[in-house]
Amino acid sequence: MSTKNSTKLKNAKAVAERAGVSEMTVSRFFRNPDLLSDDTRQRIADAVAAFNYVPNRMAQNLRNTTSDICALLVPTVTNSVFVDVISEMSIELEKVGFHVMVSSTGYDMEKEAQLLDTVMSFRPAAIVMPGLEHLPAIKERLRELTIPVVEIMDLTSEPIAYGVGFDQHVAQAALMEHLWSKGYRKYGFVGTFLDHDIRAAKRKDAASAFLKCHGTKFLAESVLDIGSSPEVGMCAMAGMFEQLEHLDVLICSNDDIATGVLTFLHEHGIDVPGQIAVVGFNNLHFSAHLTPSLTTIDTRRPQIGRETARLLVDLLQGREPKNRIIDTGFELFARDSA
Amino acid sequence: MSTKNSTKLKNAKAVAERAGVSEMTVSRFFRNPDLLSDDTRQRIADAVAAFNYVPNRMAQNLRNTTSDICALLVPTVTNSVFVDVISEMSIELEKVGFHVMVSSTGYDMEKEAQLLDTVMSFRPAAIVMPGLEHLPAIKERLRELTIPVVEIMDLTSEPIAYGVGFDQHVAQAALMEHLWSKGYRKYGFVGTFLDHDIRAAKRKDAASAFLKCHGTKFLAESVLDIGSSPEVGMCAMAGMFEQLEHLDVLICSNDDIATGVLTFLHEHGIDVPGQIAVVGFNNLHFSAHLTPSLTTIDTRRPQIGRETARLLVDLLQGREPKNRIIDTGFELFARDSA
DNA sequence: CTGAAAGCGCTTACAG
DNA sequence: CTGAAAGCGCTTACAG
Repeated sequence: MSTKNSTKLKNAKAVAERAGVSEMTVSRFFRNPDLLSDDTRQRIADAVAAFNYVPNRMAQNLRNTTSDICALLVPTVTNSVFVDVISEMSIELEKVGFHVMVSSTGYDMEKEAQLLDTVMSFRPAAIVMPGLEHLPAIKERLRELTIPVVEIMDLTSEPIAYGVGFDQHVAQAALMEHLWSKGYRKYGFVGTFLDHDIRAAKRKDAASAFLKCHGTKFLAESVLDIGSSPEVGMCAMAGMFEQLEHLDVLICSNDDIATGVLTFLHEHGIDVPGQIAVVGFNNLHFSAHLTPSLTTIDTRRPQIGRETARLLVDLLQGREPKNRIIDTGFELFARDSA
Repeated sequence: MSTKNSTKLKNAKAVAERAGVSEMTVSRFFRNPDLLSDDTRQRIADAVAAFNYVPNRMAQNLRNTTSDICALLVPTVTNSVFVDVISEMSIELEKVGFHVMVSSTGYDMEKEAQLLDTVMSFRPAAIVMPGLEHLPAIKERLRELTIPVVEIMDLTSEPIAYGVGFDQHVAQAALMEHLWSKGYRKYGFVGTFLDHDIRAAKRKDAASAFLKCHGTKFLAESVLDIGSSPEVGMCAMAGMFEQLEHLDVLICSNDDIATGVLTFLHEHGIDVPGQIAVVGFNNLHFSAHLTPSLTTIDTRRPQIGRETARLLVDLLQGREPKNRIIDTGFELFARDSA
C-alpha cells in the first residue's frame, strides 16, 4: 500500500515567516482578519498570494475535532435517480461550507458495510444513504453513530434517525390506480436486479398487492438480474415475447427498463399503447421524449436533495429540525404510453 | 460559519487502553499486524470491534504528509458525459485505496477558480479536471502544483501536464464527413451554452471549418445560453422553425439538444430523416432508443475514466507513465436519424 | 514483540 | 493587536 503521495504546499509557518509574523497571526488572518492591523493584514495577504496558500483542512478538522465532510453512500452514480439528488444536495451544502463526499456501493450490501468503514475514517459530520434496508450489523452501527444519519429515497419503513423521500408503495399504487382506471386488466411485469435494488422490489410488491386487491395478478413476468439499462429491458422483453398477446399492459421496474421495452416493441411492430401499454418509474430526463412518451412516476429527486440538505444544515448547526421524516411526494406523469 | 460539527468516535488511545497496550501497538495492528503476538492482536481486535474503531484518516494523512484523495472538478454531475467518467475512475482508484472527491463548477470559470482553493485545502494527491480552457490565473496555478494534474475529455490543445480524452475537432469532423458523404448539403446548427461549454464550442468551430472547406456554411443557427436539456433543444428549435425548409440536416451541440429537436420535429409532423436529418454528440445511454435512433459520436467515457485512473495510479505510485497524453478516441454511431 | 518521544499543520486559551 | 504553549489523532524513528 505505498499508494500515497506527498503534497508539498506551503504551510502557515512559511507564510508567517515571509510576512514576519507568527503562525497564530496567519491563522487569525483567515478566521478573524479584523483583529489584525492593516499593515499586518496586508503583509500576510501578500505572502498568502505569493504561495497560493490555503489552510490545510485536515489539520483544521483534526485540531477542532470537527468535520466539514458529509458522506453520501449511493448504489451508483451512473443512474440519474441518485445523481439528481446528489447534485442538489451538494449545491445547498456547499453554500454553508460543507463538502459532499460520494461513495458507490454498487448495489452490494457487503460492500456497503465495507464502505462504511472507509467513510467513517474521514470522520464525516453526517451520513446520507438510501434507506432503509441494510445488513443488520450495519443498521446497528448506524444506530450507534453520534452523527446525523439521513436515509433518503424510500419512506416505506421507519428510518434509523431521519428520512427524506417518498413511499415507494404509495407511488406505485398511484400508478396502478391510473392504469386500472383506464381499463387495463391484463398485467405483465418486466424488471431486473430486484434482489439488489430494494426499492424496485418494493414497487413490484406494491403492484402485486394492488392486483391482488383487484382479484388478479401478474399474468407474465420477466425478471433478469444484471442491472438496469435499456438493453437489459430489451433482453427481458425478449424473454416473454410469446406471452405478450395475453397482456394489455407492462409494468417495468423503472424507466431504463421501460425504454428498452419500448424499443423492443417498436422493432417488432407492436403498437404502444394500442396493442399493449407500458409504464416505467422515476421519470428520467429523456422519458418524455421517447416514442411514445413514457407514462411514469416522477420521484422529485431535486426536492429530495434540497430537503436533505436543509435537514442536514439544521442538524449540523445544532438546531432540532421540525420533522424527523420529510415526505417529498411524487407525481404521476400520464403520457402517451399508457 | 459555525457550521462545523463534532464527531466523537473512539480514538486509538481508547482502543489501546481497553486492550491494555500502547497507542503504537494499536497503530501497528492496522499497518503491520504480523509484528504483534497472537494474544495482543486478538485483544486489540476485540477492542476495535467493540468500538467499531477505524483510524482517523485526517490524522494519518496529516502525520504522513500524504493524501489519499483525488480531486475531480467537473462542470456538472447531472450530465452523464461526466458521470460515466467519474464512475469508472472511482472504481479503479478505490481499488488502490484512493478516494475520489468530486466538485462541480457549474460551467463557471470564476467558480472553478474559487473551487480550486477549496479543493487544495484538502491537500489532494492529484487533480483531475476537464481540459484545457481555464482562466489564465488558474492555468498558472495548476502549472505550479507539485501534484499530478490530469486534464480530461478534450485533447484539442496542449495539456498542462497530462491529458486523457479525444480531439473534439477530429471527432466532429468525422461526423461531418459522414453527413457529407451521405449527400447532405444544407446545414443548420442548434445548440446552447457555447460560451460556457467550451467543448461544445470547439465542436461547432470544427463543423464550421469543415463546411468552409467544402464551400458552404451553416445556413441557419439557433443558439441559446441556458444549459443543455431536451427542453432547451425544443426551445432552440422553435426559434428557427421558419428556416427549416431550407435545410436538410441539423447539427446539434449534443445529444440532449438533439433529443428535444427530435421531439419538436415529431410534434410538428416533420419526418426525420426524410425531410430533415439530425445528429447529436456524446451518445448518451438512451440515444439509441429515441425515434428515430440518433446518429451521434460516442465519446468513450468509461475508457477515459479507466485510462485516467490508470495514469493516476502510475503517477501516484511514483512511476513515470509511458505517455503524457492518452487519446481514447471516439466512435461514429450512424443510426437512423441521419 | 512493544513503547516513549516528537511532530504533521493547524487553533484554542491564555498572556501580554 | 500579537505570540508561546499545548494538543487534535495519528505514525516515524529510535530504543529496548
